[in-house]
Amino acid sequence: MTRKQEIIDTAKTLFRERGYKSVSMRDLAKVIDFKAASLYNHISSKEEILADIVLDVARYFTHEMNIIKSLNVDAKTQLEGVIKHHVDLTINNPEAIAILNNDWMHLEGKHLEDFKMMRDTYENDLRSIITQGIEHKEIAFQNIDIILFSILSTLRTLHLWYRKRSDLSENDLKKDITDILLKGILVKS
Amino acid sequence: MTRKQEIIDTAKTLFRERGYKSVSMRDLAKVIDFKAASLYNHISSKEEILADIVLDVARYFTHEMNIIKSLNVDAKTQLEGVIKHHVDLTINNPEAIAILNNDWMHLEGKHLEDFKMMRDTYENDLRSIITQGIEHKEIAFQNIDIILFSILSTLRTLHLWYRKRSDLSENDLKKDITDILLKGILVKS
DNA sequence: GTCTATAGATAGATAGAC
DNA sequence: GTCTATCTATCTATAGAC
Repeated sequence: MTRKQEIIDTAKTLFRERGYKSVSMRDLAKVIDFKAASLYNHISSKEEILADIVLDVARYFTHEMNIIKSLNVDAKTQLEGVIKHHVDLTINNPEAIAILNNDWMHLEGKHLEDFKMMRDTYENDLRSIITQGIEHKEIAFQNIDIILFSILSTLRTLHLWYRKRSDLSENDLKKDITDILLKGILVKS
Repeated sequence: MTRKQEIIDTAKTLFRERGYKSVSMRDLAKVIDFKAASLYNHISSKEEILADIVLDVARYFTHEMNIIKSLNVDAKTQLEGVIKHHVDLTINNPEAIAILNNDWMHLEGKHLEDFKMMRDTYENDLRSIITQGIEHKEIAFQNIDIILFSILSTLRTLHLWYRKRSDLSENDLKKDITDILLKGILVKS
């Protein structure tokens, strides 16, 4: 592992716990037994660390969505794919998702632009999947934006909950989240 | 409106947009055409402003939950009540919900303790409602914590989405959110 | 590549004049 | 109750010795 990677990994933990703005370069250096000034031999600014973390995961989501779009399968299967890659990432990189959710607005310049572009594209792709599901009568509920919002809000905050329940297996988690998002909770009447 | 209330209302807007840690007392003072020092004639610290905002809304949630618990109605009706007061608050005080979600960890001392206590009590009360619904066969899905998490994550982040869609009437919003959380989205098979 | 020292900006908060 | 002035602490980042 490179020094830069070590810095970024440490930052992931601290940023998640206390928020980007509350973590100083001195805090970060102390954890890896450095002086703050030395960090600058490996990274160019604090914001660069944030951008590395956030844009990396944003690019992963974009990549996964492009694969799903290329599959030519029905809406339900596509939604299952979206849920699957969110759960994967929640398990493997929960810090990055938390930081993306809470601190993306502290990105600057082109980093901020790139992030917003990827986020909006992702949301539009997911909206298209839902629209297609309604057209093909796979989805009964009619308000597209409420479906989109409900799915995304659950998937984006899954990391908060998984922390307390990391005993659950990856497959059980995928199954339960998929069921609840697609089928609801009530006994069918 | 008192001066203190004016300060808090201004803080609500700024804290929501940029996060508690990114807003300085000078930023806050500038908006209401004050000098930063003058703010301290009305509030004792920056953290007190945060606590006023966050604990106020936490107390509201606690109060509403206590009313629901006292009603002696079935689980479905109780869940509808929970959704209703979340939607009400999202429409009437979205800034406070956003700040509670993002910046509660910057509360200090007793403020932090009180917040955590109210949050945990609320979650436990909601878990009891869900458990009761499963016992009485109103709820089919079996994983209590996933139901709890899914409902709360959607309700807690509703403010993000309502911003873009504030054209929707309060009643339509309550109906759609209730439907999607309780009934799911797929065509019944 | 890590250090000490420090520049330069900005933070929360207080003292005291008016 | 609002101001100017300022204290003390802390921030990101750089300069230059080793």
